[in-house]
Amino acid sequence: MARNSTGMKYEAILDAAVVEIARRGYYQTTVAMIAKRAGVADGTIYLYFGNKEEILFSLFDRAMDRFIARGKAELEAIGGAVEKLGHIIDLHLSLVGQDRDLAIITQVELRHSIHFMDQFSRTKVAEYLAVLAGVVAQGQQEGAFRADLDPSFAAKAVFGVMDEMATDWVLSRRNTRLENRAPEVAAFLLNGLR
Amino acid sequence: MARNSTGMKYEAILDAAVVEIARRGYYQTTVAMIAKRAGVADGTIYLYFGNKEEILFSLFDRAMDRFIARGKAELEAIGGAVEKLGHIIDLHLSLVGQDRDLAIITQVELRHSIHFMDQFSRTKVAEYLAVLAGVVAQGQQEGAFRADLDPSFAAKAVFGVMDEMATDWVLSRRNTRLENRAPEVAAFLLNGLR
DNA sequence: CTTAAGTGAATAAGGCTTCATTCATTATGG
DNA sequence: CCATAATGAATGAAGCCTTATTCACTTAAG
Repeated sequence: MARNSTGMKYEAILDAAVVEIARRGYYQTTVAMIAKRAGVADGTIYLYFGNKEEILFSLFDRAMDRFIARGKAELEAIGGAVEKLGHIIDLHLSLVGQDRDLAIITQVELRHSIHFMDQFSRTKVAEYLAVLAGVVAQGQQEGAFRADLDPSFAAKAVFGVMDEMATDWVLSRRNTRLENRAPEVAAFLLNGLR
Repeated sequence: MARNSTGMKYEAILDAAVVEIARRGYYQTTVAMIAKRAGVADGTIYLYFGNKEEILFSLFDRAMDRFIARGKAELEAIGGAVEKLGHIIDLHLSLVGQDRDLAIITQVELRHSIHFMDQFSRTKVAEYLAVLAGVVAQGQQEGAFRADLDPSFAAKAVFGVMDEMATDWVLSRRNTRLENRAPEVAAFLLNGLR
C-alpha cells in the first residue's frame, strides 16, 4: 500500500477511541486499549495527542464539525420556520441514530465532568441552541409560532426533548431507529400536550 | 458530646461526598478528600461503605428517596391531570434547584457511565417516567390532553424539557431560581410552540 | 474488662507518560 | 547509480505517581 497519508493514524486512533470509550467508559478505558485497537503502539498516541483527555476533546470536535457542516448546508435551502424545525429534528435524530457508539459518547460519556461541559461541549451546544432560537424567532415573525415565548427558552425546551429521546434510545437496547421518532417529536413540540 | 447516634457519620460522609464530587467530579475526588471534609479517617469510610462507588450509589439513593417521598405525598392530594402536571414541574424544578451541589451530581456526575446509568439511575428514572406517563393517560381520559399521543413518549418529552432546564441552570452560574421557570415550562408543555 | 468504633500509615495495583532505540524512507555526494 | 548519511515516525518497556483499600493499633463506651 502507498505511504500512509497524514492523519491516517490520527483518524484510526479516534475511531478506536470511540469504540473503546463507548464500551467501557472514559475512565475505564486505558490508553493501551485504544492503542491496541488502533493498531499502533502506546507511545504513538502521544505523537498525535498531548494526553488522554485530548483524545476525548478531539473526538467531540470531529463529531460536531461533521454535524454542523451537514446541518448548515441543508438548512439554508429551507424557507419556513416550521419546515426548518422539522428538518432540524430529522437531522438531529438521524445523525445521533447513525452511530450507536458515538451516541453513547455524546449522550453519556461527554457529560461526565462539569469542567469538560463548561469548556467544550456546552459552548458547542450553545451555538446549536442559538440556531434553534433563531428558527423560533423567525417562526414568531412569520406568525407561525406564539409570540409570548422566549426564543431562548423555547430553544432549550426543543433541545431537551430531542436530547431525551436520544438518551432513551441509547440506553434501551432495542433495535428501533431513532429517526422514526422525528414526526412524533415535531408534533409534540408544535402542539404540546393538548 | 454523647456517643454519635447511628448514622451520624454515615450522613456526614454522604454530605461531604456531595460537596467534593460536585466540585471536582467523581474521578478527581479521592476517598481521602471525602474523609477529610467529613472529619473522619480514611479507614472510617470503609466501615460505612463497601467501596468508593457505593458512596455514589448511596448518595443517589438518598436523594431519590427524599424526592419520591415528598412527591408521592403531595401528589395524592391533587385531582386533575393538568394540575398534577403543574405540581410535578414545580416539585422537580424546586427540588433540583434547592441544592446546587446535589444538582451538579444529578445533572452531570451521575451520567458519566452507561454502566451506572443502567444499573441505578435509569431504573429510578424509569419509575419517575412511569408516574409521568400515568398523569398523561389520566389527562387523556379526562379529555384534557390529546388522545393521539403515546403516554410513554409524552412522559419522556416532559422529562426532557425539565431536565434540560435543570442542566442549563446548573451550568450557568447566574443566581436565578430554577423554580421560576416552572410556569413557562408548564405553558410550553401544554401548548407547544404555536 | 470487653467489645465495638475509629484511626491513618502502609500497601499494592494500575495506568499515564516518557524516552532510548529501531527502521523504513528520503536526501546527498561522488 | 550506488553508498552513505540524515530523518523522524513508530515502538514498547519501564518509571513514577496516584489512590483505593487494608489492618495492626488506639480510643472510649458500657
